[in-house]
Amino acid sequence: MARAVLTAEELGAFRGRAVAAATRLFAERGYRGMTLRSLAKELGVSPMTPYRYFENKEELFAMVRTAAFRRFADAQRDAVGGIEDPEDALRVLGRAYVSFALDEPDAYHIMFELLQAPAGTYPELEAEQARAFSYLHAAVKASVEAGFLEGESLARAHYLWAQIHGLVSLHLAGKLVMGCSLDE
Amino acid sequence: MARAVLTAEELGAFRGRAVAAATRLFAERGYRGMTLRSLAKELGVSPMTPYRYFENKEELFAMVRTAAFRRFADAQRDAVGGIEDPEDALRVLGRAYVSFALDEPDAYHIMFELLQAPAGTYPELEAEQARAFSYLHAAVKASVEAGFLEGESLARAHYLWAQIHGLVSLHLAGKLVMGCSLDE
DNA sequence: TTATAAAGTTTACGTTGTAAATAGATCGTC
DNA sequence: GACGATCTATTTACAACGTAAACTTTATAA
Repeated sequence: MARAVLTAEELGAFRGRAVAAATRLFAERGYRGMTLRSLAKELGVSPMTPYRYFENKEELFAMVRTAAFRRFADAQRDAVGGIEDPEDALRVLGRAYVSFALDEPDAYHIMFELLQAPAGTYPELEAEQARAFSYLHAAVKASVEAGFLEGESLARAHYLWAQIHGLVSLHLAGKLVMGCSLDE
Repeated sequence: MARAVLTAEELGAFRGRAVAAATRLFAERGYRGMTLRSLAKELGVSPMTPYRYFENKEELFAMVRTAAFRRFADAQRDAVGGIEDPEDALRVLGRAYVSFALDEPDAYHIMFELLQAPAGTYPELEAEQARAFSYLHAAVKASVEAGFLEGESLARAHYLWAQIHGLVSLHLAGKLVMGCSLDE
């Protein structure tokens, strides 16, 4: 018996390149407009090669979104790290949210593309989505407990999230006057 | 010279049936999953017949969304008609929003499917979208002028919209405790 | 009745996602 | 080094889609 190669690094390297390219292509062209053939051409490989690294187009898309949520969640975590004051935490998270959306508009766009696969299909994606939201939720919870915000914390956090998302969407669509994106 | 038939009624009737069926199919299967062949089968006509009534799939989708936004906008208009008190107006609009989402979940779902065609492609769709938002905007504006709300009215209205949308989405996804969807 | 043009169907084509067949490379063993 | 096994990658193949084009049917104006 014998075997051939494909180190974890090579596998990760190809997947990384593919996810990066696919992020842009998905954002530019939408799910339908992004074809695996075009991705393969972009990567300089044959049309079927991506299928060795991704089960199918849907899994590739899930991985692209997972990576986007992971970077976003990391940014939230890093922003809020070591801050105790709940009010400060909220402000900082909002700023980090906006910064991420402006720095990585493709990733941000893809995070909110909703071609929902049945729940449970991509647990890692769902985990990163949950984590992305968790830092804001924690800060809201702390604010409520400190008496700085009122109401049920989960709902409040969702309101805030929706509010920021609405703001950022309008901003990215160019339909918002500049300069008012950084307050609450 | 001679000509054949297709009264405005027949045309409208077919389009109406097609849009109604397509609304469900788009909501159930998403844009990709909804095929014109399946729609034709559903309507009991040959696969190419819909092409006589719709330029292509994208236009059909635009018409489906236009119809959904129109019904929604009508519901908002009817709900707020004849109410002067800004606070009442806001409450009533919120309730109408939620009712529509619960009564027509397919239509509501499709309203927020975002496969954006370049702006200006479907002016009627954009007009109904604008009208759908306009009643809330007007009520917020009145509330601000009456001193009942503060801030810039367009932005406030967007916040409110995003907030309600977030609530309703969570509710439709079954992730919200029942009974708290009717307050502000 | 008959010519005409629209309505509707059938056929055909290019593109997609992806399965299957094939070729090529790399390794353990002799 | 030669061999064969096994993994990687390409090529080929196919079904389903959107839709263009050819064709058939139908209903009226003349």
